[in-house]
Amino acid sequence: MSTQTLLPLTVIDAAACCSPLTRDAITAEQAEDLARSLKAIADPARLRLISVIAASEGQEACVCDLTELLDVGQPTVSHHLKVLMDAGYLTRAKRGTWAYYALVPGSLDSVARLLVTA
Amino acid sequence: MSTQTLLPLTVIDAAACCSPLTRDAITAEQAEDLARSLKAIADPARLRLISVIAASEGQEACVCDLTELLDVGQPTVSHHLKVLMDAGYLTRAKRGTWAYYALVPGSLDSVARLLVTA
DNA sequence: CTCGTATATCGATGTTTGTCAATATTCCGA
DNA sequence: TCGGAATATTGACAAACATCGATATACGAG
Repeated sequence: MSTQTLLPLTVIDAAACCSPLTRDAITAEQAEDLARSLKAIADPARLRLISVIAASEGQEACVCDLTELLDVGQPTVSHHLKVLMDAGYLTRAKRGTWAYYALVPGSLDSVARLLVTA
Repeated sequence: MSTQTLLPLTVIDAAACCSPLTRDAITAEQAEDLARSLKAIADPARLRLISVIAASEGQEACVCDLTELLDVGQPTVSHHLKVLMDAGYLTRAKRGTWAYYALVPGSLDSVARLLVTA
């Protein structure tokens, strides 16, 4: 298991590595890292969360708005947001009672770049 | 549930839709489709399979070579290849006793394009 | 036709994961 | 200070999943 599971830079780190998926065969460790990044967004609820946040102005949204859009309970939304934060896609800013999640700029592009055929 | 789970064009279809993830909020159905495509590649073994196949000449590889590279059993390799085929990333060509899996051109790029920030 | 090889399928199993209900925590307003 | 609202955490549970062993299928060689 990789040691950087909980670090907020997982995605960026994965992109920092140089070999696109389709040029050379990747190592087992690289595969685990990329799989972790992909698994974090390979969920309908989390994709919708990312989408709503990314489409908001400032690429930032309040949890109170997000819970209304999804058809899952509030604890589940909170859980998904945590998964996306741990994977490095989102950051959280607490303003008063409200929590605002923002898209980490370039995080989606980093993982997308790894998939593109050279 | 979408009706196109088993069709070999799932990924291409997903890319044919026009809204990048980050421009407008995606629908629940779009999220399910994209999640299905991502889930298929969100696995270390499957990423290594794709990587080895894509790095081979003609972007094609024999199962006999793939089983040696992965550290899982032959039935597991066969299962992963089937998952990738059902998701539209690979095609299979049987030549004699051997089976050759090839990368569907553009399939990875299609899903990658959906993630890129507009 | 028979045997061995390559690949796929089946059934079972242990683990991961998405979800919820209940509860805890944090913060603002009265 | 007290109560309520917003969010996070915990524990539990069912469904999905990755893996394996055993077996089935398909094919070429002899």
